[in-house]
Amino acid sequence: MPQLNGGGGDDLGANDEMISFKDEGEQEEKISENSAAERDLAEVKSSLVNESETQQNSSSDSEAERRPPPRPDTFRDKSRDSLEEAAKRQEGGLFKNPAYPGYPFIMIPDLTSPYLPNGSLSPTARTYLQMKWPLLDVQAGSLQSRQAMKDARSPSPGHIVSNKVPVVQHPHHVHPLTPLITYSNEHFTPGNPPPHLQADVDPKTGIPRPPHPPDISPYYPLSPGTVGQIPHPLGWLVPQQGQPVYPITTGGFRHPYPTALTVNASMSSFLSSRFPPHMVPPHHSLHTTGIPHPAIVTPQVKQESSQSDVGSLHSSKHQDSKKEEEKKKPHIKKPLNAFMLYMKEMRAKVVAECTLKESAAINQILGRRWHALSREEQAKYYELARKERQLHMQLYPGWSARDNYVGGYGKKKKRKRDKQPGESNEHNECYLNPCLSLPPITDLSAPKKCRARFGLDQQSNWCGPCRRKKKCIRYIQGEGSCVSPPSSDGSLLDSSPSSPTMLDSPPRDSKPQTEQTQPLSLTLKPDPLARLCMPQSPLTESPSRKSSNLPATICQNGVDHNHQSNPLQSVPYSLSLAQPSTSFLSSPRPLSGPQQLQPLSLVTKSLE
DNA sequence: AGTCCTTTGAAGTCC
DNA sequence: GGACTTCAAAGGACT
Repeated sequence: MPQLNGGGGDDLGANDEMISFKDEGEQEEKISENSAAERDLAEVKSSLVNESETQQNSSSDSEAERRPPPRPDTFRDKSRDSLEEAAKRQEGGLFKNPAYPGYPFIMIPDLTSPYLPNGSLSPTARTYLQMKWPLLDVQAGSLQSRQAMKDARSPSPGHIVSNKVPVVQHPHHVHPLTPLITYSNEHFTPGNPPPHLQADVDPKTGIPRPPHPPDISPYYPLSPGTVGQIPHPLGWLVPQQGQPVYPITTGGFRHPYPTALTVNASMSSFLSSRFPPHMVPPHHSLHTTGIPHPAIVTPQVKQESSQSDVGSLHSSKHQDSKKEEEKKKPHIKKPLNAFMLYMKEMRAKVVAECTLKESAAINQILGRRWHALSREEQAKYYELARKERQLHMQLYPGWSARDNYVGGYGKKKKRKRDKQPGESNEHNECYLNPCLSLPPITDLSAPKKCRARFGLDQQSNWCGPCRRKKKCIRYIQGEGSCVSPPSSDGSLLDSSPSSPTMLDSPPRDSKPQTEQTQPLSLTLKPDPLARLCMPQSPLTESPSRKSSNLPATICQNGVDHNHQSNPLQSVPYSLSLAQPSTSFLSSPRPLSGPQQLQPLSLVTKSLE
């Protein structure tokens, strides 16, 4: 797969990502300090690239059986540790991978990968094999032949090599905006049984799910319009929350895969699973079985998949038919970036740990956790994202992100982020109200706080991220996260980069997260997001959405800008707010007074 | 029903 | 090349 082999062109943002790593958190001044760490990360990423290249280039059994060079123990162990919790959750799951559990990405089940041999998978390789999807025995002629080839080529795990494929997602499970593939394994968590297990009723629609007709093929033999109607035979296994799955099958290929792609049989299956033929450029010779891809959402699938074919066939009006065609025009979604991949994986965990459901709040937590991730772990997601983009590019050479610009560039269709720092009242709120010393989290989305604060002529005062058009790390200082056990992904779930050290030099050093930060401030500062973890979060009790912005009612310094009426103070969970210095968190470190007060200073400074 | 919120990153356009 | 915009996921909240 020459075009995938980066050789030189395989960077696809890798450099930028590295830069982003470096720059976020004002790393410019600390480049020398962190040079070693940078090298570490570079090595990690390099190894990741090498892995992918090796996977792409390896097609022989010998290579397939070749063990990858041992990865740094820190990386491996950390990865294992980081997902230990997920592993526990996955106990009893369909695919147990004790070494690297809980990693749900399905991107690159490279059957020719040297990592596939049992027991020798690197964390990264395992990453791509953690497809804890329900499997389904599939009998397919072409599939068998291809399967035989794959079997001969690689001693891949059974769930990959065998002719078992994840079942088709029942349409009722498909959230309109949900891709047809899930990166999250949370929904398969045994301990989190889907509601329809007990009652075969769609939790959202309340519509009873029809039992699976035994004579219907579980994967996509039908027309695209009917694909979504296929009731999968393992409906009880279908992930909830609209996390659909769809078959990974190699049987659907009408033609042999292009040379570049046949190198990687698993990628073939992956591509076939992700990209339906009507979406795939002809030269890719993908089959036409209509296997949906998470990146593809047809209007019919989004809404009602039942009327696609019949409706168009019986449409007598050309205009209508044209419109329908336009509607049918599948929507190729953007490939997920690293953070999105991370969110997909971790969202469910955060939801479970924080008893939160509001995505905005969860995303805030995830954003913090993302920053708290170690370089290695972030690199892992960057690599996944890079591969995602590669696949996307290969499958849709002509696709452009512009295609998804609904209103066209400059024409805002949905978002209205154009509030300039000066024209919105966010700063006024922040500065005038002592309890808002920590700006509303909405402000976090407002870029360039330093810009607003210092102006263009004082860029030297800007924080690094602001200089790079990133989030203002000064502005978000003091932001907290939910109170919860340390994250299994290596980041503290409630770890907060609010620590000065953390913010100014986010987890860019190679130390494990637990060593990096454990900032005392985390346990001391009132974490605005801590509210999110409250079982009865007042998040939504605000009359308006604006006021529901998490930190709006939380004072940065926690000492006491809390609203007197802040319900958190009376809520047992309000550890970080009501009893900032003692009861909270199981931080092994003793909390000392001075340390307690430290973190707040920066905020004051930023507000200054 | 449609949009917003909220996060980060990628990619596009505009100047 | 900087500045800016949109979209990707998610689901509750809001209009």
